[in-house]
Amino acid sequence: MDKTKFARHATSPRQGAQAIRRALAVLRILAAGGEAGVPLAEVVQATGLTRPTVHRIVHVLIEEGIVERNERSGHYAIGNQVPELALARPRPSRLLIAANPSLQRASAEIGDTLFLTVRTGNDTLCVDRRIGIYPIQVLSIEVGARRPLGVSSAGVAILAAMPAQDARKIVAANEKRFETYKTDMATVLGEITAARRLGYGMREIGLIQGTKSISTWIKTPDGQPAAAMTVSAVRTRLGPRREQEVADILLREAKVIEQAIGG
Amino acid sequence: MDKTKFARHATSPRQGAQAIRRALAVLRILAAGGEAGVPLAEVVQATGLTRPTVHRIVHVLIEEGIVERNERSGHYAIGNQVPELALARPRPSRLLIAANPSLQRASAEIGDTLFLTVRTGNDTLCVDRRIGIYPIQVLSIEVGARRPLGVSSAGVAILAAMPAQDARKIVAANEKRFETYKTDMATVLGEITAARRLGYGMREIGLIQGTKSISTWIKTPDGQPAAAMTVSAVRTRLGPRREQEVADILLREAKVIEQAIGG
DNA sequence: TTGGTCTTGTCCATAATATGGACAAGAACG
DNA sequence: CGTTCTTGTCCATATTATGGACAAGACCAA
Repeated sequence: MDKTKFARHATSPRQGAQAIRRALAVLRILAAGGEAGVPLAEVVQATGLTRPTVHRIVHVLIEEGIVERNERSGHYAIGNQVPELALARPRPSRLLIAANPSLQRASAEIGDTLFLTVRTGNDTLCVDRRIGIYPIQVLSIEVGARRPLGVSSAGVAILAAMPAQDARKIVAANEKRFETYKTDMATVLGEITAARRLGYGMREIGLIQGTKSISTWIKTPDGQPAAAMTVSAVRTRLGPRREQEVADILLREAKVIEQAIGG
Repeated sequence: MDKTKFARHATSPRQGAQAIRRALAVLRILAAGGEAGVPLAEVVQATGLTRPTVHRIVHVLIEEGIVERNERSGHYAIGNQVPELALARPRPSRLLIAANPSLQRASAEIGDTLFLTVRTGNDTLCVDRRIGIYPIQVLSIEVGARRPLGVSSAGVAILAAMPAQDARKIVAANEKRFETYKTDMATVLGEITAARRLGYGMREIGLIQGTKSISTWIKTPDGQPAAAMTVSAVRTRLGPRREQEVADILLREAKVIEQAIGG
């Protein structure tokens, strides 16, 4: 069904573990649901698996403590044991350390909310957030927020920074999930093209009504985009003139971060 | 093979997901290996699975980014994507918040290193650590350290606080893993009995030569032990007299924490 | 060199497992 | 009290994961 997935070093896509891969696909969808969780039907729709299969997977994961069920809503969410497993890893990533001074500087200069977002698989994941000094702040996105690549301005920026073909593959893989976020492939592809032309990602309508976002991409030494830096503000605060100013600051700091992780 | 596992509300242990359960068993063993990771052979021995099976599981998980391989040692460890999934959960647990003042107080009073350890499945997991003011501190155990229940004094304390039958089941389930930690079922069961008699867990020989540990258990409102509070110090600093003093402080604070999570 | 003893990695016939179509049951709505 | 949502369950079946046997590489000693 999906002939995508070509691992880096020509590693043949190993078989004999369909169930495990499916369980992980389910987990990633649940992760995108955050604390609130995701109804079963949405997991079914997003993964393309059948309902009995998703049901079985989810309930086994519950028994194992990997997934929890919100008794009020019936939605499923990432469980207790996932952070417990995560403790086996050392705390802050290279990127987070490298980006820290830039976020500090840009936040002070701009005054609006700043986000650092990484790519993980076909998703974006918000890994850091700085609240600015301006009294109206867009706080819609929490650290840990996860969305399909393409639905946020950060996602569009990251896609714009990769080879067109790769970007198209990811967008296609996410197609089933776009519905939930009220967008579609054509719109996303259009935004990616626009971002390439501009040199940064931009959204007149953010995920929240009346907000606007600007994102620059951050590439690893090998040219792959690994992250994006985003400013979100109420739209009136980001007119054409200020948009350019903000974008310039973001572009400057993105370069600094690229140096820090490259050298 | 294992007829254990009876879920709380008489939920029948669901079937149709052997592979997923096995993958999780593997993951938990890898988590116990921490940053350094675990050689394949040890995963095989600890899980009781066959080598081809473990090999296949581990490599699929690598392709999925859930597991990483240390190229120097060839050992396998928990990968990048696990903390990423964990971000979908809100940060600090109830227990961590409730225990904070007690850890603060006990640490100031005692002066040696304090650990807060929870039970997760058949493992103990260190979730907090306070370094005391005394110049010689036992820092062997990091936050995130994971061990089979029974090999640390915290584990013994937690087992001592549960119904004897449950404790025996867990110890039996961990039997295969004790070898790695140079202990065995008989020893562990003996220590549990001793801890029950004393009212707290104690180890003349900690996981590091020349250290001694004292642990009290913390029970949830329903009587299940959920955590342990441990003091570790060089043995000479914990003679019989001071042992009693330290144990009394720990027992007192354990009660306080039980109140905080109970009320 | 050869032989021994460790590892990890791979193959593939086969048994066992996960699959999903069809059905059930409950909730919300008008 | 039908309609349309949702989630949950059953079980015959074919797809999938399994593991015995074998391979290959690393290291050590004689």
